[in-house]
Amino acid sequence: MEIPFATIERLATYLRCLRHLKDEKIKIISSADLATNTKTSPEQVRKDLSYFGRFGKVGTGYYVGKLAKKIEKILKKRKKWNVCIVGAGSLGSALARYGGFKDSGYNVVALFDNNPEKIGTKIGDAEIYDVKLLPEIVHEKKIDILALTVPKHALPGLKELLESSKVKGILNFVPLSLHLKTRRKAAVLDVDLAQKMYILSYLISNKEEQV
Amino acid sequence: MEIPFATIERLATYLRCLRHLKDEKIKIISSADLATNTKTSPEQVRKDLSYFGRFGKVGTGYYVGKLAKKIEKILKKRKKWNVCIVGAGSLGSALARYGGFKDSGYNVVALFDNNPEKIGTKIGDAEIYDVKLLPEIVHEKKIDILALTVPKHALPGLKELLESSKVKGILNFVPLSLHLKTRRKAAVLDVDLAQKMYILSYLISNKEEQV
DNA sequence: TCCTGTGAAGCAATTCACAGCT
DNA sequence: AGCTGTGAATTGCTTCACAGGA
Repeated sequence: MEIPFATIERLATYLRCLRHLKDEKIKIISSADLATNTKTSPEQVRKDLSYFGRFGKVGTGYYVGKLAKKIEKILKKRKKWNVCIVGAGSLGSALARYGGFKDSGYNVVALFDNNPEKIGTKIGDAEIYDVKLLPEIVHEKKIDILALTVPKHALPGLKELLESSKVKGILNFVPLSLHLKTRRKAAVLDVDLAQKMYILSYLISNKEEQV
Repeated sequence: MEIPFATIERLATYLRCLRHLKDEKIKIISSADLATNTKTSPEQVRKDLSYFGRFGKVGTGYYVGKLAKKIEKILKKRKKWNVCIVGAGSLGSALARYGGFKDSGYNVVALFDNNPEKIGTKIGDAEIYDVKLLPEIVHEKKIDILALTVPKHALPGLKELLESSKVKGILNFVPLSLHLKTRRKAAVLDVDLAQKMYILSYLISNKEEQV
């Protein structure tokens, strides 16, 4: 069966919510309550989950801890993933320090930059390496995911290094679409912060609902 | 006519691409080329634009500069928007320094924090204020959009201040859904960085296409 | 011929509505 | 009675296919 991409996005949101409920010591939740907390509908919650199994208890709801574990398993087969950040500017450093990654099992194990003053220093536990070493350190440290936070103008000079680095996924913060011609294509997710601003101002001007 | 939300998201992406083409001195682009650069289809590009008018020249394509201006007008009625950032931690500071906002006409005019050591200092041109002053400075500086970058645990204590601040839009980086009960509801866009990681690892594990 | 703009068709996602379990 | 799980109905988005202008 073909699973809608929107379902995957929502699963991640459900998981975030379940984590929070767990912290609050809430043990059971209904699809209705999970829906209000994640800005969707109860049917949507049930349908999304039904693609992967039957996790609920009829007449009761879902056990928070159990469901969280199930969704976690669906989204990330392995427990731990290694992440690196290319571009140790302010955004890259902020991501390296961002606690939300580690909490979710994504460990930032290295940063890369071309500035000699930064190379060799550390952010948290992660060292900043010369970006020229990218392919070998990706290999050495078994890095799965790469977050790209270099300035726009630095991207063309980086393409080759990126293409020869065997990461499996790229989280691209550079406001340009990234087209790599690697054989085993990496999954690329673009995150454009200015785009969000445009969307917000459109929503504001058209007095729309929350999204 | 009801315009799909996905269309709005894509328009912002087209705009980003057009800006880039303009920098490269490219004057004309076809829907096919715009599509490859933004990971969509030519029909989709044309359909998206057709919701708002007829901007192309049959047999030729679109004038890059002209189209960029049109899309800009669609997404943001006004030229300049004032933005503030609540939470001057590493992510908040990185956003304040992020050039992409200013380039797009979104000016960060203030930050807010509760740390007395930060209050009074500046990041770029923007001063860091005591978060207690949020409602009045929002009013005073005519702030439209608020980016929320406080740590998770600080959110509950902030709800009241947020509710009494008359911003029109909120870009929420806190990994919790934000529910405000203000009369004139602000538009809220959630940005969850860890969610992106989950999505990436799902895509990787299922060897899917770029998204 | 080349490329846009757009109704119509096709497809995918969401919502409805209810059967069935506890 | 309450709530899940799910086929069926519906809505809405995308793709098709082509008319028409340069």
